[in-house]
Amino acid sequence: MARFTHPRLEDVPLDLALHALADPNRLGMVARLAATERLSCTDAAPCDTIPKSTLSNHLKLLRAAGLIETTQAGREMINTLRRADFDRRFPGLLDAVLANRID
Amino acid sequence: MARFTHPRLEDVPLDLALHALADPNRLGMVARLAATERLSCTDAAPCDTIPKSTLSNHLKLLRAAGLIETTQAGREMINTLRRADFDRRFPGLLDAVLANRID
DNA sequence: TTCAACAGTTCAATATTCCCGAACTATTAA
DNA sequence: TTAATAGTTCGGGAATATTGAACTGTTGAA
Repeated sequence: MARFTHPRLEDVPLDLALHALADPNRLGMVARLAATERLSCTDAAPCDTIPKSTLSNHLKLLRAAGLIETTQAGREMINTLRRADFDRRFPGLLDAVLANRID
Repeated sequence: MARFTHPRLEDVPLDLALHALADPNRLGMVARLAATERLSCTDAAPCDTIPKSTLSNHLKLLRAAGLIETTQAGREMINTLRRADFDRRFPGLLDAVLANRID
């Protein structure tokens, strides 16, 4: 099946990073990955009503923004937060966003 | 002419704030306002090729996100950053974003 | 007083992006 | 093999964004 492409963080513009975070579903997934590390796509889902095609697209966008890495493990895709990479590229940003979540 | 509505920051969700910042034109305007304080719409513009209707819409969105305040002064609309309000609502967020601008 | 120029908004049409059902691919277990 | 599982990709409709054109309100000049 598809193998995933992960950008170098230098190539990720701030706009894209912010855009990826500017959505409650994606933000929820990032928060979950920040807490749990290593989640399959369905486990990373923000709720169990979201269609899987939508979920897949959200995860693709998070990948493109350099926020997550996805690797295949059997028939699951395992997602992890690229926190170190992301923090090096955008110091303090993810912390600030996550700290301000939970409304 | 139109008088502007400014939301209470408690009513601004994080998603909206991030969405407002997740655009190079708007981010440029915010950065300019962070540096200059009190700019007319045209002076706040990120470049001189952007259509004024587009500019007006961007500013409307920044208002809705609680990022700027707009008041009328003669035939100009004067925009200022609502930094204190925004920082109280989303501590550290704007700093982190502005610090990571300039690619 | 007009009148024209200016600063910006609003409207409506087009262009772009997003969402999600349906079809598909790949892996595993039976 | 086959069926179930885990997820991707595709395509069309829904939602957003962009922008030219028309409009509102303000000011300065004739």
